[in-house]
Amino acid sequence: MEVDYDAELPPYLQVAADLRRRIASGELRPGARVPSITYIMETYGIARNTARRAVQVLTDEGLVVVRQGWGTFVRSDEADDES
Amino acid sequence: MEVDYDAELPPYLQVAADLRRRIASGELRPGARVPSITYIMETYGIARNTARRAVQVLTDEGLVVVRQGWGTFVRSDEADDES
DNA sequence: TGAAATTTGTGCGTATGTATT
DNA sequence: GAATACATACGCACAAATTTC
Repeated sequence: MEVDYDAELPPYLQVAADLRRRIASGELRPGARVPSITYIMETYGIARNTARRAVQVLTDEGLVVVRQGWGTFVRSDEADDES
Repeated sequence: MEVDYDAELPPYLQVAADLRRRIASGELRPGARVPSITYIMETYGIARNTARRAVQVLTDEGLVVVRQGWGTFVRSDEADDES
């Protein structure tokens, strides 16, 4: 998916929506690793900060859990701090 | 207040804490205008993005309400969309 | 009408720190 | 120690919304 800079929705929200869709569709299941910031910025063709903001949106929504130095994962309903 | 770059708490959280304290103390009452991003970055000696993040923290906490082109205000309990 | 000033919103690029593997 | 991944910060530029003149 490529971002549309002319769309009403800003790029970081477009990416967030795409990731949200991939989670809702089951492509990214609970516990699965979400594409890294670096991967996101490269594949969507956006800056690092923009990629981080997209992930931040999902974090705020509780859809994903971020662990520094490890990665970002689709949240599991059972527990939030499982290892 | 000046930020401490050697402290455990990152600058943007230090500023957020300071603003939160000013609200809790009554210095900034409900409906009052919160210092603008530009004012914050100048007085605290931090970058614009960092200042925005500090305000964003309070926004996420529901302590303040941001209106583009107008300003940021301490949230009133009565209503969220009053003019 | 509209231009200017103010303020928040979004984005780019870069650098360094911290945590995990 | 090396590689990977997230965390924080700086600086800059332009867009969008609001107010004021």
